[in-house]
Amino acid sequence: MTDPVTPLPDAPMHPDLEKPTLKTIARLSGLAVPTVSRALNDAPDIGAETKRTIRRIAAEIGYVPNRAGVRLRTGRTNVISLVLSTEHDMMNHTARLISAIAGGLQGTPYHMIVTPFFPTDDPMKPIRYIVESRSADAIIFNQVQPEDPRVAYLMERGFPFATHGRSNRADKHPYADYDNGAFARIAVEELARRGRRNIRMVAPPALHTYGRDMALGAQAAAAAAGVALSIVDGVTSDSTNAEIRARIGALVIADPSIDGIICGSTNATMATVAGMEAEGFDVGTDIDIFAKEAIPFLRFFRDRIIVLEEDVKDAGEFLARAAIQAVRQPDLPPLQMLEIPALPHPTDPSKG
Amino acid sequence: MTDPVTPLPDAPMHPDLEKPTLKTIARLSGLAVPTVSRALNDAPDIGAETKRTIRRIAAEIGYVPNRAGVRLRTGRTNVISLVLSTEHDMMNHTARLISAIAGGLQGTPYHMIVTPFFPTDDPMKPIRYIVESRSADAIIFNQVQPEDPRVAYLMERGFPFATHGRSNRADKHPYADYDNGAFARIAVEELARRGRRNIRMVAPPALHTYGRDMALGAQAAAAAAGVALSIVDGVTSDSTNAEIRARIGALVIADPSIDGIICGSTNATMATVAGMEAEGFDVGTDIDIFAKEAIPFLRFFRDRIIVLEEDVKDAGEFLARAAIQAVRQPDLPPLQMLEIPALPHPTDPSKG
DNA sequence: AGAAATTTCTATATCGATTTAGTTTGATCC
DNA sequence: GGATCAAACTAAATCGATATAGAAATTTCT
Repeated sequence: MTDPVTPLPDAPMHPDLEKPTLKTIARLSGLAVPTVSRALNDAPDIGAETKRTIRRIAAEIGYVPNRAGVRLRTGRTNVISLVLSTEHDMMNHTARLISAIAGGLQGTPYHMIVTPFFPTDDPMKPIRYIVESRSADAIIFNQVQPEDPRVAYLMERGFPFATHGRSNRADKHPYADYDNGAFARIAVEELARRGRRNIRMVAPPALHTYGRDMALGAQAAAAAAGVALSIVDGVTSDSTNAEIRARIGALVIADPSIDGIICGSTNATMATVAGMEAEGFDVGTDIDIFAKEAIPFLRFFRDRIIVLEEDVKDAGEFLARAAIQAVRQPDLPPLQMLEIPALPHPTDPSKG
Repeated sequence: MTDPVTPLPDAPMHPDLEKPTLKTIARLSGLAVPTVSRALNDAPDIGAETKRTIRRIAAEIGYVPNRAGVRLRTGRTNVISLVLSTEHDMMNHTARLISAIAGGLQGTPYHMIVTPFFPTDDPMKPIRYIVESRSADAIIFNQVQPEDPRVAYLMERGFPFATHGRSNRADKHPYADYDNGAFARIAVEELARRGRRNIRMVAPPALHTYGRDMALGAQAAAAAAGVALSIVDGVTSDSTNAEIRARIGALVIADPSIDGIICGSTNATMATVAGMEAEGFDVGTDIDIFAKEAIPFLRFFRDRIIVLEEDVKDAGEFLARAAIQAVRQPDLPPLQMLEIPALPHPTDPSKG
């Protein structure tokens, strides 16, 4: 009868200052709160028309479920915990992995909580904490060992997880990995193809699966190609320039006929090149360096290093999906991804 | 088909496996749930003896408050959101910053959620999302600009935050920063002291505060020292080796008397050195390079680069504390930290 | 002693969502 | 026509913690 010229206390046109909840939608639609909840969750006992109405209202007022409410009631946290070892080549993988997993989580209700642990810490501690306090729905972790206690622990409890790198039980759990064995094989074969006969590999610790894979792959390929190969203790990022030179110097003195070196990381490569050059070797002429890295960096360093890039971004995004599937469809076979390295130009010797 | 002789996955080893809640403690102590809550929160209206009893029980059974319960009731999330730009030298700072902030959060009830955003994204988006959905108690972000809209937005709303780098309003908000102006001044002075007279600076974009500070500091110091200085557009991590050489080549052709270069990052330094060496310059002899980096890396590269290290670890730990104080004691003056760079050996020209 | 104040604890409501157990309505069936 | 059944909804309980108001026990005051 009268035009409501005066603004209503709850004018639904402008979104309230308060965050909308199921109650808000219930009030606006005249339906009960559980009905709204069930409609939004697509329960079978809610009418199609009702669902449409409720969803329209929810979208209009920008309803987003309160995480604490969901978590308290259901136990679902909508959190994926990323437990990262900062040991070894921290800079090579970590930042990109974090960024990629976060990217893979975009558009999902999952948030990513990062829990780094330090070499001195017990790797089990953060895992146990998350499982016992149920502070995440799934865990992603890296630096996997063949007999990894974290894998055993989580599988035993049926707690969803995904790993960057494989364990001995990798056939039964989600993972993303780079085929380090293939990398090593390609490296040896390429060096052999270039006429190199006396190869060293600066390998990551064999404690970890990727270090072991790399060593095994290189040894097998060297035997097949009939070239000499031996594995050198890795140079860590804590080594000083002088130490590295000494290390490389000793290597050269022990056997001056070295003509190829395989390096598993940016760090190791730079240290090795610096050392070899200090010994008077010209990289690309007297010796070939075959390297792997996760972030394109070595191209700033020397043109004539042979570099394969590991696509950590791809792995991270995959791990996000794999972890979510482990949470939501635990009965499906685990998602697994193996990046197979390949030389970009199989038979084209690039010229400097 | 197969007989079900396989034993069950696992039987509960510990009978009291349920996670303890306030109710558990209430039952064990014979007190009411709110009493237990108030005792654990050290409320003034609970007797000393009662508090002692309750705390003992809580410790014995390993009680940890349910985050969802706390969050739902109080609105406190116990989450610090780290919103990181992945623009520019991702690898230099980011991983270490994440790790350091997480370290600073150890022993606190705070978890760290990482939300990277990409150069193409609107920097305001993640900030708005967090504030509107109240999904964190505080935000830490980096890549600060002088007139940063995020700073304005958060200050306007009184939302707790801390920044890595300063804005124009830095006197009023928590931050940790490195004195890039001082770095540039020291660089110019040291190069001048070594007899360099024609200096270039490969600077980060002046859009960001740190880029601006660096440029201003260098210009002032150059004027004071009476040396020539000009600023070169930064080389990004997307530049190819060839591009960089071309860039540096053009620089040398434009003025072959260049004898000093200041670089703000590992990347820029490596690219610059590679370019200069390709032009036939010997670093440390024909030209001096003065660099800054967050992760000791350049020492693997060349001995004779002059390097100052930025302590991102310190900054990260500080930011954690600063953010927590902004949440808990918003009326205290904001915690602020400025790392002042200094040359390790003021008047000792190191020998190669 | 009786009232007032203090100390210490309890009952109840609440945050927001979901689950369980109904209830209503209308259609179906014999 | 009455019973049965399905569809579509609602009421109430619940997750775990905390805020508020109030009650019981004790002490202090006049």
